[in-house]
Parts: sequence; structure tokens; C-alpha cells
Amino acid sequence: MPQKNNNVFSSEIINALSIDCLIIGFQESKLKILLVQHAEGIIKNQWALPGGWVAYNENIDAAAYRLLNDLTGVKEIYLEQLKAFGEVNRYPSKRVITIAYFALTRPENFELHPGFTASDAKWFSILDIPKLPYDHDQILDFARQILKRKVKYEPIGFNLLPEKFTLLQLRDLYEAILEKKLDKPNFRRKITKMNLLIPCNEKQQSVSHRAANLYRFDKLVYDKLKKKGFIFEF
Amino acid sequence: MPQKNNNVFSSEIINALSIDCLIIGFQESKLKILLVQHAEGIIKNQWALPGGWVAYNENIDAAAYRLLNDLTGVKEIYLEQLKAFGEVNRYPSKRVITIAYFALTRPENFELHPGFTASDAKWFSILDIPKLPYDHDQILDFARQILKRKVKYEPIGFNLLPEKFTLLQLRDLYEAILEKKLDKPNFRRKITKMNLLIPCNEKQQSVSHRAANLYRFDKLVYDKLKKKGFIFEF
DNA sequence: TACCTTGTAGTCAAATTGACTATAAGAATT
DNA sequence: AATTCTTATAGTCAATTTGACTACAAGGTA
Repeated sequence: MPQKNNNVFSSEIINALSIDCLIIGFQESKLKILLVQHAEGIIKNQWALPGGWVAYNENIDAAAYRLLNDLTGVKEIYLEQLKAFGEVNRYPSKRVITIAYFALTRPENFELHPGFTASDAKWFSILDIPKLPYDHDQILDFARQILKRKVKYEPIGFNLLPEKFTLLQLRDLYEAILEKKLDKPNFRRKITKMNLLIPCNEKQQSVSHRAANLYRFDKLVYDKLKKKGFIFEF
Repeated sequence: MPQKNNNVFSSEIINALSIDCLIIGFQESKLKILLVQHAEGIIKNQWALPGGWVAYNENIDAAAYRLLNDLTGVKEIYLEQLKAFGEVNRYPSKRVITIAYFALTRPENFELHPGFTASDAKWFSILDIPKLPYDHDQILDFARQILKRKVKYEPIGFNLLPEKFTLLQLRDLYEAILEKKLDKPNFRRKITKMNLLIPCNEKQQSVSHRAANLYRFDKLVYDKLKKKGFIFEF
């Protein structure tokens, strides 16, 4: 095992490790992902996952938050590590290992203001993504797979839906993630039996049909189920 | 985004990234984990997860295989990435990010011969692990959690059990992972209904009670279920 | 007022579950 | 040779859950 070596060319250590963020949103019944155009560098003017370098004295989780905020203006978001991608040639000019982070959020909560390192930031439908640079396509595929699996053993939606939502909105979300249709009454029966939802005693506004009841998550039950896990099969 | 910089102090880049392996086995109805004593370095003579440095021009997956083999003599094993651990101070002398890998295997398949970088390698019961250095305790906890979750949405056992095994051995495995008792007839009913097991039409040998039938996994069904996922709740 | 559209409740047979009991098959003991 | 272990395997049964439906409610809109 190597001994300590003080001849550290620190900036290069920093450069060897990057972060890429998969920021997932849900809007108009569709899954969205946030992409940015970097202002400079090799992939200038190309849409890519938001990301950048980890600083030498920065925890990787902290780096993910910082980069996300710098590039998109998105703050106070829940991030979770997905996986490290470390193929030798995944990045053209040198060896870079990237750690992919994954977040679920509400697009309408954020006014995107690309930071000084990105020239633009935009939500894309997950069904219609431009060709991404490096191995970003592969990272995105992996993230979608994980999301599909996640939905089956943890509650989901707390970060994706508005605070108050209808059962049909929640079903739409599940359908978008699982990529299949779910029976309306059966979904309702199953989800309400979980004790996860609290009725708001309020109705949807300005819809041109019967207004649905609004619900919100019981944060306590939600967190408990998230930790303990459950089984949700359709 | 930084440009290419050729003043790379490569050995230091290498040193900044390490791999740690969690090699899980199942023996005498107990989950085991493989630990090593490093021959040299800061934690000489202390039991720790097998691991080491990733070379500059080496894929991280390849590095995991190489290191595992160098340290323990274990070859041809299925490794899967668990997570990157990147707290700034997780390693004493400098900033090291480690990528944890995770494998399920059969201890009896390997004759451990610690390589030149390890002075010893040994299987420990997962219920009785010595204090591990760095953040290895935390990594191990994380791995146990993941295993517990994994068992619920994927078949497990193919790499942990002998080729031919009894239903009770399989149940013992599930009990060890889930850390709870499972009803014998109900377990049998559930697992056999999955079409995952093929009866060998052979019986257990030299047991001092009624001999049980031996089964093996249907590799095709197993792989399909592993890919597609299922739900296994007790 | 009729007729859309979506929300919500309820039905019912089939399948699954959880908690059991009962019996079978050997080996070991008497 | 009979009895007594121990573990294997089959089966029972009520309660719950599921999947595939039907029916009706509650609005807006034509």
C-alpha cells in the first residue's frame, strides 16, 4: 500500500474526479430531465448532464450540491448517489472517473438561471433526449432503470409532485416511471390502503370535469416506508 | 471546464482512487465476509476489506478483479459496484475516494492464498467482525443493507449455494440475509411456485434424518428474473 | 336538459398469504 | 424389531389481496 507522498500535483487529482447529476422532474404527466449547455470546453454548445470537478477538500456529496447549484440555480434538493463510472476512455483528453448523482424534484419550483459555468439549462422530456456526450447516454439509461426499480420498494412522489395532488396525478407518475398503464380503481384502492396519504378535504380547481380530492403525503409514514422499504407491485 | 493538462503527476492520480471489495459467502448457515491483513502500510496487521489502488489506465471494474485476486487468490467471481465513498477525511494521509465492490460467492470454492500484498486472508462471520479501519465499518453496513433489499427483488443464492442444494438450505440463506425466521412449509410453497428450481431427483447424503430432495437453479429463469426483477416478501 | 369527462365506490371470482396440522422417511436408540 | 428422534413434505383453512370489471357521482359544456 503506497505511503504518503507530498509531491501532490493537487489540481490534477481534482481533475481526475467529476460529478454528473441526473435531475429528474415530472411535468404534464411526463418525466423530465434537466440538461445544460456548458459555456466552455470540449462540449461547448452541446446538451449534457450538469456536472463538473470535485475539489480536493470537498466531500463528494457536497460537490454534487455545489455543481448543481452553479449550473442551474437549483438549490435545496435531495441528491442520492447512483454509481461511479470509470471506463478508461470515457472522457477524451484524460482519465476521468465520474460519480453520478440522482435527484427527484419539481421543475416548477425552480427558475432556471444557468450559472457562470453553463450557458443554458433546460428540461427535456425523458422520451426525447438529444444525443449526449461521453457516456452520458449510458448513465441516463442506468438512472431510468434504477428509478423503475426504486418505485417498487420505496414510496416515490414526495419530491416530484406538488404538495397537494390528486390520486390520478400520482397514478400518472407511476405510469410514467413504470412505462405501463395501471387500472384506476385498483391503483386507488392499493395506494389508499397504505396509510401514506392524508386527504386535504379540498378539491382540485378549474378543471372541466368533476373535481378530484386533493391529498398530501404523510411525511412520517413516507419516511418510515422509505427507510424500511415496502413492496409495490402492479 | 478544465482543458487538458499534460503536467500529470500520474502516480498521484492513481493513488487518489481506490477499490474495496465486499466478498460475501455463505457457510454453515451463516453469512461470511472475506477480510485481509495487508502486509505493509498504515494498517499493517489489521483486518480490513480487500482493496488497493486503481491504475491510471485501468477500468475500475478490472481493478476490482485484479485487486481481489492479488490479495486473496479468488478468481472468476462476479463483482458488482456498490457505491463510491468520498468523505474528505475518510483516509488519514491524503484524500482518497474509494469505490466499493460487492460479490456473492462460495467460500469452499476457493483456497485462499494471500498474494504478495496481503499477509493473510480469512472468512469472518458477518455477525462477528473485528473493528475495521477507515470507514470500512460504514461500507460493510451499507453492503448488508443492500443485500437485504436485493433479496426482495432479485433471485439470490446462485453464487452463494452449492450447485445442488435443499430447500432448507435456501431458506437458511434467506433467513441469514433477512435476519428473521421464515415458516418452513410456506417458504417451500412460495419458492417452488416461482419455477426457479429444478428438482435433481437426488437426495441429500449422510444426514441423520430423512434426506431432503436436492434442487438446482434454472439458470435461464434465474437470469430472466434477475434482470426483470420480482417481488419476494415474507 | 342532455351529454361529455373524469372521480369514486363497489362487486366478485381467483389467487395468495399466514398460521397451522398431519403425515412420511430415515437414522438412532432401546 | 419396535420406538423415538429429527427433519421433509403435503395439506387445510380462514383471511386478505388481486385483477378485471360495473355502476354511479359530480361537475363542466353543448
